[in-house]
Amino acid sequence: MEKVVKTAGDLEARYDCLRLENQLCFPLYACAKEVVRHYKPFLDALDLTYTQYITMMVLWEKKEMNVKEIGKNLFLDSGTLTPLLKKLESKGYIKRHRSKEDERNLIISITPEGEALKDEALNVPSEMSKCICLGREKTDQLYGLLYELLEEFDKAK
Amino acid sequence: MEKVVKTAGDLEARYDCLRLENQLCFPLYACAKEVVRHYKPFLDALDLTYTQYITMMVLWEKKEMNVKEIGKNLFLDSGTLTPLLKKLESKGYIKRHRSKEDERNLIISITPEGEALKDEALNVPSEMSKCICLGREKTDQLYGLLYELLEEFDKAK
DNA sequence: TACTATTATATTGTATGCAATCCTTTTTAA
DNA sequence: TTAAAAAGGATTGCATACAATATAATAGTA
Repeated sequence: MEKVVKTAGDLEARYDCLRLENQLCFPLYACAKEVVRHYKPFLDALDLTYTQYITMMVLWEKKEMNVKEIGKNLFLDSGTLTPLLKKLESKGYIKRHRSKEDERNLIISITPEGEALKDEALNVPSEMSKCICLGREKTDQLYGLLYELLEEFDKAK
Repeated sequence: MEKVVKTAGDLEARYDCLRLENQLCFPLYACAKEVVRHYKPFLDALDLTYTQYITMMVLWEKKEMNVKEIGKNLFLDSGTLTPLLKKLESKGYIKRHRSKEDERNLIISITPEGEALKDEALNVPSEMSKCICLGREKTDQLYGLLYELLEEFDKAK
């Protein structure tokens, strides 16, 4: 015979999937915020925000890029990057100028001041790794899983 | 004899720690944003943003909380929560009123409309898990590592 | 070659996030 | 029992994020 009357437990179970502790997204969201927050004191010393910091990071590797390329690297769009790049320019770390071959492209190039900042930033990663005391193995594991997830998202596009 | 003159390779190596691909934080930051972005279509149907959604989530579990408690659960402060809670109130999902025992506390309580929303939200987690196709085992692993990291941060406080 | 589609960036509007500060109420302590 | 400290929220200021739209330049095409 079928059970028709649901107990309180049955009703609760239906909603288990909506419990905060059963979400994968939430610890991801919370961790990301916490890590960025922990960067702040070190980045304050460089007069950079976290987003500005990772933008400088891609420019330290490749001295000239257009906005689109930077956006692809950082998963950011022009709505975020345009004002941010103007700010970095006002700080003297980058230059913005239109490409002569294709006027649509805004070329972002790093200045000597921007290059110099790289040396001041050298201690940031080591300071941060002191905050993320997860151990080498787990850190690597986490890193791998996150990039797998990112690739899944890329594939779905 | 000591090597004094540094090769280009040596110089590069010093800066390896500043490469975007060598950061743990970056995939964390990017994943979190991507996941939240994938929630959008499902949450749009409920007229909720992601932050509003997780706020409703804690209120679905515990019908009455003050702002401080909600903030502790979500890693958010009053600067974020105050306007967000006013918006949820204007949508009719919650009520805001001061505690009579301690006027400092603002009690947030869920309304019948807020409760009803829970049923409409039931399909969101399953739809989202279709997007996060990482496999059960890796998902669990990722979940575990993220909470470990969150606890590290909590300890450091 | 005009006309259309596409591409790259900029702008606008809405919603966070968080540090710093302020205001009120409550608690603590001298 | 008051003055000082602490606690809970609200406000302000700054910096993202991102969707949607606008604009200008280039590419593609009938």
